[in-house]
Amino acid sequence: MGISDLIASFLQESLDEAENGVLEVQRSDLAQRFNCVPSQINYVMSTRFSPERGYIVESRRGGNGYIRITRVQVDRQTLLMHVINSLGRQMDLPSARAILSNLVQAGALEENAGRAILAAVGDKALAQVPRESRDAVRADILRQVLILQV
Amino acid sequence: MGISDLIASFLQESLDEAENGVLEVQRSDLAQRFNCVPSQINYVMSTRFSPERGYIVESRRGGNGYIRITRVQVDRQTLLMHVINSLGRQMDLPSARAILSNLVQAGALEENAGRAILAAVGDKALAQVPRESRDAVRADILRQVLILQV
DNA sequence: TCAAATTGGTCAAAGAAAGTCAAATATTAA
DNA sequence: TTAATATTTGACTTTCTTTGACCAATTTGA
Repeated sequence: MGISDLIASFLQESLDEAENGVLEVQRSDLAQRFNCVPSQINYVMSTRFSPERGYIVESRRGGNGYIRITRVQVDRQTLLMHVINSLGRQMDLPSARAILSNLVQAGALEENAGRAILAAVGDKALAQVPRESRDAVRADILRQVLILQV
Repeated sequence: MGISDLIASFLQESLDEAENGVLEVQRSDLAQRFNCVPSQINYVMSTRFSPERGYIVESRRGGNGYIRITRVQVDRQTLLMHVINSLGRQMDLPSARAILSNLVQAGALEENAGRAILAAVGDKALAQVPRESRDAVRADILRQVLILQV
């Protein structure tokens, strides 16, 4: 495990023990504890505690500054509807991959299901669909499948 | 035996000894051990550890990157492979429904996954695919999804 | 008030894996 | 033998992580 992973799992555990799913840390403290540069903490925040992954990160600078991590519990249905409504009429494969991966991350979709859906909208599956309409068909499939998951 | 075969059997054995049928390796390590170029590892993965053969391969790049090989359950696999092999090049919706329902019945597919797949090959999802090719596309999607479920 | 001290933020470069693709070889089947 | 298929190799690409120089916001205290 790299340092970023170590820091992330340390924070995860701290969050588990925290009161309301809220954790406050100090950037320089953390950096010292893990013997890394402070900016690495920012890296961990943006890659491991992003809103897509179900966290809100707030902070304040200056004396008694802090970084506050809040775990949000968006319910599955809300999240799914949010995603469905945000789907356009076209969807390229990388975007589909990102969306599905986010849903799995957020626990709104089982990993198996996520993989299956990805296969369903993959290039092999849509090989016979003309390129011009492939992105549109992909969007349709994704929408129908997600609607059913709600 | 060529190098690819050597690497493959080494990984097979390591998998046998591994905890949950999950093995993590580093591409460059492996390449060094077998004195080959790193990209050969990718070749081995795609030819010997494909989903069709009952493996799922995940990976991560960058520092502390890895390649993770997961072996999937065998009897379930047998059933699925059986079904996959029996799939023709065309598939109408009722047939798809029947096949999926059977797989769910047999416990080879979670109910959720079954429903999702059915939605993916349904008429709404494929509305933009010309009628003439719809059954063929349906067969492709079904095949790809089921292969991944193995 | 306002400058110094105390925090955290940004960004880009360097480093560390893994991925892709196509050319060159080797092997197999007809 | 020859054509098809499978393997090997390496140059180039993409992604993820680590590090550090410089920037911005708050608080403190003279």
